[in-house]
Amino acid sequence: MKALIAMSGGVDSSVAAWLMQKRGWDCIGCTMKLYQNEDAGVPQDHTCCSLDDVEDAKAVARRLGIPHYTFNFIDTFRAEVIEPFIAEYLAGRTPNPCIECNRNLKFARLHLRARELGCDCVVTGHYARIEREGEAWVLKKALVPEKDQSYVLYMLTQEELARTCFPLGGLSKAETRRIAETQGFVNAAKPDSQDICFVPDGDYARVIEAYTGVVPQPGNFLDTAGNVVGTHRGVIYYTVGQRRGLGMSFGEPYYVVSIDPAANTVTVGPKRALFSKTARVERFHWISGRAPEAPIRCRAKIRYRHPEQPCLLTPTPDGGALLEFDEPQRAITPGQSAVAYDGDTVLGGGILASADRL
RNA sequence: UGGGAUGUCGCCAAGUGGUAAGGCACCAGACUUUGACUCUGGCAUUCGCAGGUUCGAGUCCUGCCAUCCCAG
Repeated sequence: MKALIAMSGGVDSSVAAWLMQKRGWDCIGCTMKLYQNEDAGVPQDHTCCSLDDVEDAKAVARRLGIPHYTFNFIDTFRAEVIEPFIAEYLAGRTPNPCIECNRNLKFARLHLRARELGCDCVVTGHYARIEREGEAWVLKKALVPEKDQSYVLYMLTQEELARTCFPLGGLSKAETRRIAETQGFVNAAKPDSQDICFVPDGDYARVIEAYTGVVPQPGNFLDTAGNVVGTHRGVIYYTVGQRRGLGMSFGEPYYVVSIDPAANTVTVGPKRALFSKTARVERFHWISGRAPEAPIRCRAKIRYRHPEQPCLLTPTPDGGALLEFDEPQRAITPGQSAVAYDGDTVLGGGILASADRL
């Protein structure tokens, strides 16, 4: 059996490769070149595809004695991740580019390559598990909850799940690092990646400006009553729930409550103005492959790093879903992903479209 | 021009003779495979200005300046 290992150059995917090899798989390593890191003028280590990272991946592959290929996905990444990312921000929403990258590149695209190379499965260093239940494949949380990454995998299809392996699903980060050390991998002590990979310094707004050539237009800050209370720097600089950077003082912390790109306004308010109980979700992908007939009681999270909350999930005819939480949730943000769980099992997820304020 | 009130960090604001609270904002760090949130730390040798009283003044006195309100 042959496996295509997606190697970012980090510890996780390196150890994933080693584990697959240990299990007797014939492995091929690959690293996706997604963008010209140096173009941004901020060459940095520790992002998912700087030149150094490709070198790290190659070094590990060499050590394992497996071939390593670099796939040029720059054009695809631009069209399917960066451009939608920018469009979302311009539309006043807050995208999660990792989701689209997983959906379009890391899995869809890589599975095509895997097939071309005669591989039976695609392997990544995600902390999540795939299991067979009857005729269906199910996606489950990692065994160690602290590192669970099932949230960013909710878009996987049955076909993809059937041909994907997550060897780290049962490990803790500490165990992964220990293996990397024992194996003498160059990246054993490399910091976890963070920030958006194509925005290494965290200044995503500048990247948007650079890509579009359009300078953000300042506009009005509004309070929840509609009064003008200040001037914002441009809609792309803000996200719902954001506190820092407003530059205004109201005696209590104020947050971005909503963004209206058409009017070029940003509404701010106190914490209590951020809560909502229901939200609409678009493009809801069900792991099982099809939406249930009736509403389901389950738990859902509305952002990557957030404890899941009990709710009622109702599929809608347009391919979306309605989320009704038992308790009001803070800052449900359009553009972010909502993911539903039944215990350890991922039911599916989609993109948050709007929330009803209390 | 009379009468009243107020002037403490970017904003709000404690303090009424004993040696500058707090909140917001801001900055730094932590956390984090998205954006956020959150957490921790930092942030007025100085209280509109100038004198005076006092062992000691943001706190009392005098003058000046500024702002606000009421009169006209």
